[in-house]
Amino acid sequence: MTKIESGAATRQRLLEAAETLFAEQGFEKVAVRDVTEKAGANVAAVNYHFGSRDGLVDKVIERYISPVNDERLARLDGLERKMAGKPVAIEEILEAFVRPFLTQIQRSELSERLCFQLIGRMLSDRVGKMPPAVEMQFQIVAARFKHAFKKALPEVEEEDLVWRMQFMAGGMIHAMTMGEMVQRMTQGAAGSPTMEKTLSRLIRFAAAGLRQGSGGKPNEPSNPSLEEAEKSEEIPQSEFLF
Amino acid sequence: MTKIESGAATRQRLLEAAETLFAEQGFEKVAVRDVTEKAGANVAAVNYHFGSRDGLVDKVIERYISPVNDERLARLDGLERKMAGKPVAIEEILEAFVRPFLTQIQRSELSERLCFQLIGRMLSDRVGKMPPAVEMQFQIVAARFKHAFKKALPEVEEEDLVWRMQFMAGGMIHAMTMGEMVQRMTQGAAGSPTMEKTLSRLIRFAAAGLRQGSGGKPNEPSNPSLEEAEKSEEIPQSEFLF
DNA sequence: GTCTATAAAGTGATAGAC
DNA sequence: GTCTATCACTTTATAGAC
Repeated sequence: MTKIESGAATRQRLLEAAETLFAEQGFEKVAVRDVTEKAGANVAAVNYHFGSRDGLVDKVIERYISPVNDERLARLDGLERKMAGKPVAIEEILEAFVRPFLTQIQRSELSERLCFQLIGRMLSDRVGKMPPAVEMQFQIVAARFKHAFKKALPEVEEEDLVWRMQFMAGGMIHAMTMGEMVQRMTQGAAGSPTMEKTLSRLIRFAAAGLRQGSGGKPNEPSNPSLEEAEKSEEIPQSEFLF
Repeated sequence: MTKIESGAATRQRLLEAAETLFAEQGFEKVAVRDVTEKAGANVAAVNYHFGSRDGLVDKVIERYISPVNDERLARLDGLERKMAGKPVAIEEILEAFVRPFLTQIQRSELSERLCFQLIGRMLSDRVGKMPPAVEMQFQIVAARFKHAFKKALPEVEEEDLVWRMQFMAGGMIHAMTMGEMVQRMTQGAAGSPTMEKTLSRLIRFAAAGLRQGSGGKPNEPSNPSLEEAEKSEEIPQSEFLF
């Protein structure tokens, strides 16, 4: 009993210790010994359970990012099914893109603050170093969301759209990394309702930026009578959107 | 001659080597030995010229960021003088905020790509670890630009405004960090005109996001008849805006 | 699955000769 | 101002006992 449970429990404790330390100090600075010590495990435990330090880092990233990307795709699926070929509203696409991070934060054992910081670090420090499976997920997410935005904003040139999506993603990442600071900057008082408010602020900001220059009313795509639900998907060569 | 020149030249070579390596690998990963080796200097040179590894990091940051913040403030000064108490257009405030980075990139010996990456890393990896002088500069910049935006957008609540400014800054930082990737993503062909185009895309995106919800015509502040050029400046307790 | 012991390489920093 | 030599650690990773 102790043996079997301890095996799984040690792995779990290592992951949780690593998450906290990575959130606080970044992925580069934390030593394997720091993790094992905090987890109350032996120095060799990381290498036994994850093969190497990098293996541990990859697992931590995967545990945090994969569910987010899954939920993003599921939400977008739902929206597109609901609209039955008609463009999805920009605000709804944005919510499908960003809210999964809040879900992950609630699911996480980490405090809201640390969780934001951890995800922020993943998205800014680990560009180009994501585990292969996650890398592939991101490419699918980028392609699917670009497709959705394109449909909602048919008059925006592709290159413009890609940049606007990047600005949006940057705002999101920065808000996660700096969220705590910004909160201290404005009122000090915080809590969970703040998170919802920040999400809606981000969505409104990005929606305006994405839509900028387009005609049409705020919530209606400017060319709703566009029917080509499943044309040839473009071949995504290499797309990134965090 | 060789002696005196070599003294200054070594310092310079160390800084330039460090800039390249930090841009490529990040501030944490580069060893003092890597820097001295690349600079063709002795292992002890960093400690002699900069006191410690941290001293070198601080100098690199200072050399890159201080001129940017100086130019930001000078540009904003110019705009406000020109408007003689009337609000400055949002697009102009944004340009004063972002363009100094392009100036710095032209001034730098580094390639455009590496320079972007270096600045991007400073702004995302080094939050809270800026050298004190630079930290103070950022607080002044944040306060001054907030003041300007507030004046241009009097109907936007302060807390809203602060978040929108953060989203804007995030978009900017992300664009710098990911610029190369995005360019490869869209066309491959790049060059200097691309930089100008990206700047104008960012400004248009952020302007729409900042202005969102406000009445008034695109370029006119909605309440231009507001005259209180120099009220009591608010006391900036602790503001951050990269 | 967990432990100790240890290898093998790397780290920042400095004393002291030149 | 530059150099060598070296200190005092810390790093990841592994072999082998339990």
